[in-house]
Amino acid sequence: MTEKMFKDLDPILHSQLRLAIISLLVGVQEAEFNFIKEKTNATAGNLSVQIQKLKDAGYIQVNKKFKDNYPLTTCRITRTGINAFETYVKALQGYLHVSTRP
Amino acid sequence: MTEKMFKDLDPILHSQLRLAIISLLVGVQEAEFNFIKEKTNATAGNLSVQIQKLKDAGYIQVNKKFKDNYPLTTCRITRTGINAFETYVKALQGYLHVSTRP
DNA sequence: ATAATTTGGTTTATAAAATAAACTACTTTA
DNA sequence: TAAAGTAGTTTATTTTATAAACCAAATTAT
Repeated sequence: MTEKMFKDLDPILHSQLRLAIISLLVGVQEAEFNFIKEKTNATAGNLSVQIQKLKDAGYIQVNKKFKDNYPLTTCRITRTGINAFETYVKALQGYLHVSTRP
Repeated sequence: MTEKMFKDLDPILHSQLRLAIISLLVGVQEAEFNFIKEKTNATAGNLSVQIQKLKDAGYIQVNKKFKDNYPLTTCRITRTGINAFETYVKALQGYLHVSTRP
């Protein structure tokens, strides 16, 4: 049985902003909305929508609280999110390493 | 001057099917429509559209001729396309190699 | 001969995604 | 107390991706 050449890419992760968010979260314990916003150069509106999608997919946890009188949203990646990221990276490699393909 | 953490990903290439097409073409001299269709599992309609976009972007050359009485479309990647692919891969790596990021 | 099927696509219509603009709900400062 | 700032969310618009329908010609079956 022959291997599939191009594995499907998780559409949740195959998005520049969502991938950047997950990529950031993989490296840290937790990140604030504005930290992510600055690192990714996203607009607040776009970021809000994409965080919601990652949450709906179960890839991140979102915590809303108040800090110094202001609302504060923090995110952390879930085990599901980590697994999805790893799977995505492996799938993607099938598209990138052309010269080393059998 | 600090490096940008997440470089923009070329939207022409950040599409599963178009990336698969380019990935295929990088490895070969030339490929027929149906060869690409089979390798990528794309529908003919979708493939037709995405080939047109890659052509419009100057990433591939499209040649239409007849073979054994039937129309035959072949594609080959251009230098521009190769450069774009290499740039895309490098940019993408900034999103993937989390643990090795400074 | 001609009707049905197949080949090799393109075009058009629909669904989904990404993004920007506008808005909400406060808080702080002038 | 009015204006400006913080921290987001919601809605509307644009762009993409995809599927479905279509086209033109060739082949095969009747």
